[in-house]
Amino acid sequence: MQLDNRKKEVLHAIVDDYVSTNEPVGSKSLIERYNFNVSSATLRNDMAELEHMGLIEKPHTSAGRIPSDKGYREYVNSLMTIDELSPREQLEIEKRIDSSVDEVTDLIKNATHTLSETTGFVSLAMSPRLKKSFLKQLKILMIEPGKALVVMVLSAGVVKDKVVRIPNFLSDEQIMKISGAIEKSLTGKPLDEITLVTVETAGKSTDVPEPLLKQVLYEAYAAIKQADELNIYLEGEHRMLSLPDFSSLGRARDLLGTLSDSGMVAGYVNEMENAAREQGTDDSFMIRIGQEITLEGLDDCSFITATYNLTDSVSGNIGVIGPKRMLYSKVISQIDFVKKKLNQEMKRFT
Amino acid sequence: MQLDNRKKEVLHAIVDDYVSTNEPVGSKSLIERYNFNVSSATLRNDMAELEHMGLIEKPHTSAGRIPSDKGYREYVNSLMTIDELSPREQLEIEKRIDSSVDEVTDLIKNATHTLSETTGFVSLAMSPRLKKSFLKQLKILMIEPGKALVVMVLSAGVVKDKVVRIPNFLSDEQIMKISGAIEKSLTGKPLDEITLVTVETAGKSTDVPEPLLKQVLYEAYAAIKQADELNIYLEGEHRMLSLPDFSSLGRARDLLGTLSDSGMVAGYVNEMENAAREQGTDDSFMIRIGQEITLEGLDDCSFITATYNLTDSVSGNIGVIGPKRMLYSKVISQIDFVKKKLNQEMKRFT
DNA sequence: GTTGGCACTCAAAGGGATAGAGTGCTAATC
DNA sequence: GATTAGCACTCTATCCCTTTGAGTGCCAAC
Repeated sequence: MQLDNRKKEVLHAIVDDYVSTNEPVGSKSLIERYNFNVSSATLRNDMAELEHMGLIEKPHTSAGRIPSDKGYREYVNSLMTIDELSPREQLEIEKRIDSSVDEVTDLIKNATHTLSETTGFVSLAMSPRLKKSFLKQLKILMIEPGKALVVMVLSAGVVKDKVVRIPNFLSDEQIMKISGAIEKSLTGKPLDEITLVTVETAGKSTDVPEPLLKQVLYEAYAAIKQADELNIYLEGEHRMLSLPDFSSLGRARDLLGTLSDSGMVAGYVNEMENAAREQGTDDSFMIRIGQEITLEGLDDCSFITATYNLTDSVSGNIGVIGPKRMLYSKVISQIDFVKKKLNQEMKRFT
Repeated sequence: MQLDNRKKEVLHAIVDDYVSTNEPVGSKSLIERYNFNVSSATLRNDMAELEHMGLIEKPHTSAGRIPSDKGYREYVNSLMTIDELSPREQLEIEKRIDSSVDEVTDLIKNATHTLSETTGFVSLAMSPRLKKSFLKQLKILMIEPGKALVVMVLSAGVVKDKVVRIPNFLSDEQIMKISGAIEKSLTGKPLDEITLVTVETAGKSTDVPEPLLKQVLYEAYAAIKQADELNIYLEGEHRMLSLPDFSSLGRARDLLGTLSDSGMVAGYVNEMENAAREQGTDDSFMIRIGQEITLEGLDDCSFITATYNLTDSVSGNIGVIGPKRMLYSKVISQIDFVKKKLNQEMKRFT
C-alpha cells in the first residue's frame, strides 16, 4: 500500500502534534489545528489505515494515536524538511564554541557541551579514530629509574602519552637510543600498520642488551596501541529527567543506567559507524529510532550522530541521544551546525 | 537538656529502624522490634522530648518519627559504633582495586569506581592537591613549528603535560635551552612557590631573544599552574535513581542537575577541606548531613569524605554522596577501607 | 517516673460515579 | 468510490467519599 498525499500530511501532522503536545492525537483535534479540508470521519478512515500499516498506534482503545517507530522513521526519511538555523541560533552556538583551546580533545569536549546545552538532550562525541593517522614523533622520556613516559605526536595534530614501566638498570642514554630507533623507523606509518613485530624490528638497530630492550619495545608498542583507543564523551544525562517522556522513574533509571556504562555506548556507536560504512551509506547522519537501538533502556530514545573530520582520513562522531518525541529537523540542523563549526576549528590543529 | 541513657537508645533505635525500613518509626513498633523494658507510653514521652530537642521530627501529626539532620548528627557523633568490614567485604574491595595501573590518575578513578559499586551510592574523588609537590623534571618538546608540549614530572610521581603555542621561528635547539634553564632553576621548588617572576628569572640565563623568550616562559608558567588545578572524579550518579529517597522525580532531577556541574562540586569539597584544616579538625572523616550541605538539591543527602595521602604533603579526598538515610557506620568503614588500600597502592608511585 | 486508656488525627487505600476525548461502524450523500 | 453525519461504545483520568490503621498527646492511676 502506498501513502497518498493526504495520508502523508496526516502522518506529518500527527508527528508534529504529538511532538509538541505529548498527547495522543485524535481526529478532531487534528481538524481543529491543521487545515484539512475534510471531516474528522475521513481522517478517522485515514488514521485507521495508517495504523494498519504500522505507522501509528493507540496507547489504548479509546485514545488518540501516537507515531510508532516505523512512523517516525517514515517521517524522518520522507516527510520532514530541514531548515537552516536562524542567525540568532547560529550565533548562540558560535558563542559557545571556544576557539582558544590548544588541544583537540578540549575542542571536542567543548562541542559536546555546546550540543547538550543547545538541544537540551544528552550529547556525545567519540574521539577521532586515529588508526589511519601516522606517527610524526615518538619520544621516550626517563622519569625515574624503572619508569618512563612515551610521548607520541600523530599526524592529526594529536598528542598522546603514557607512563610505562621499564627495567631499572636502563640508562638515560640507552632509552634515548631506543626511542630514536623507533621514531626513525616508524615515522610516517599509519597506526594500524604498526604491530609488535614492526616495533621489535625497529629496535634491533640499537646495541641495548636483548632482554632489557624487549621490555621497552613491548611497552612502547602498548603505548602506541593505546593511543588509538576510542574515547567517548557523554554529557547532560541529567537533562533526560526533565523530559515528560522519562517521568516514569523506572524508564529514567534504565536509561541513565545504560548511559553510565560509557564503554558500552562507545561500542555501540562504533558498531553503527562500521555498519554504515559497510553499507556505503554516504548519508551524513546516522539516525536510530526507538527499538532500532539495541541498547537496553533506550526504547524511547532516538540516537542521531554526524561525522566530523579532523583530517581527510581521521574522523569521529558527534551527536545526540534524545527522546523519540523530538523535533527531528531542528535537532538535526543543530548537530549539523555544531559539526560544521567543529570541522572548521579542527583545521587549526592539522 | 542532656540525653539520658534511654533517650540515647531510643534515638539510636529510631535511626536504625528508619534507615532500614524507610518508614516513620512509631512507639509501638519500637517496642516490638527492640528490647526496651518499658511501655510504649514511656517511649512516647521520650520521643516527645527528643522532638522538643530537635533530634527527631514528624512528617505529619499522626505519623511516626524520623530523625532530623540534628538527630543524624548526634547519631554520627556520639551514638554509632564503627565495626571493621568482614573479611568477605574486605576481599570484595581488594579484588576490585586494580594494582596494575601505571598512573596515579587511573588508580584514583579505579578507587572511585570501587567505592561506588561497594556502597551503591555516588562516589567521588579529588585529584591530589599538588601545590606542595615540587618539580622534578620539566621538558619542552617541539611538536611542530609554533607548537610545543610541556611535560612535567612532579615529586609525587605524577606526570602532567600541556600543549602550548610558541613563536613559529623558534628552533628546536632554542626550545631545549629554555627548557633546560627552567628545569635547572625550578627543580625542587614546590609548585605553589613558582610564579611568573620565578619562571622569567629562570629563563634569563639563555641567549634567546627577549620577545620570543617571554612568550615561551609565559606558556611554561601557564602549564605549571595548570598542573596543580584540581580535578574531580564523580561516578554512579544513576544509582541515586534506585533509592526510594529519590523516588520523587523533582528531587532526583535537582540532585543530578547539581552533580552534573562537577566544577561546583569540586569547589565545595575544596571549601570543606579548607574549613576543616582551618579548624584543625584532625578527624579523618568529613561528614556533612542534609542541610549542612550548601549545594542545591542535596538536602536529602549526606556527604562523607576521607583524605588519602599520595605523599606526606600531597593529599586528596575520596568519599561518597548518599541519602541521609544511610548505614553510616557501614559506609564509613567502606570509605575507610578503600582509602587505606588507595594509600597502600600509592606508595608504588612515590 | 511509668503505665493503661482513650479520644483524636491524618495519610493511604479502595470504591464508585462522572466527564470527556476518542473510536469504529453504518447509512446517507456527493 | 470517497466523504460525511450520526451514534453507540470504550476507556482513562479525576473527583469525592469512606474506611482503615498506625500513630499521637494527654490524663489519671499506679
